[in-house]
Amino acid sequence: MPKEKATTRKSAKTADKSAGGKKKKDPNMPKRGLSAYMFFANDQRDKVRDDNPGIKFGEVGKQLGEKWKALNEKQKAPYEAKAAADKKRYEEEKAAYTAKGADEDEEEED
DNA sequence: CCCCTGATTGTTACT
DNA sequence: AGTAACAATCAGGGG
Repeated sequence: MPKEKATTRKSAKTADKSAGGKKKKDPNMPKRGLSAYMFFANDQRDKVRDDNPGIKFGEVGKQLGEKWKALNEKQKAPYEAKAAADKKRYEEEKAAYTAKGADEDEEEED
């Protein structure tokens, strides 16, 4: 199993060990679909802020985090469902990307 | 064939 | 505009 690390993917990236940056970002790389957490945050963000009026983002994020884990599979179900729906969206982009985006030129009708 | 790592998404608030 | 913890998730490369 992967070692859960406080990876700040951005800037500091998750490189603390010999990771070796390979992976190349393709030109038409479709942005992955959102995660269940994204949808969860979208719904709870308002609730959490209402429960913790005036709290900063840091608190909200942590609250959301532990609450998210507190949810049962059925609670996450609707969020995962949306995530899956978005993922499907991504699949389409990815398919198109892997299909021709490989070298095909992008023609944008202006 | 299997594991891991990097990259990406969205929230809000601050700088 | 970018970054900060929070969690998820995928795709590809390397062993």
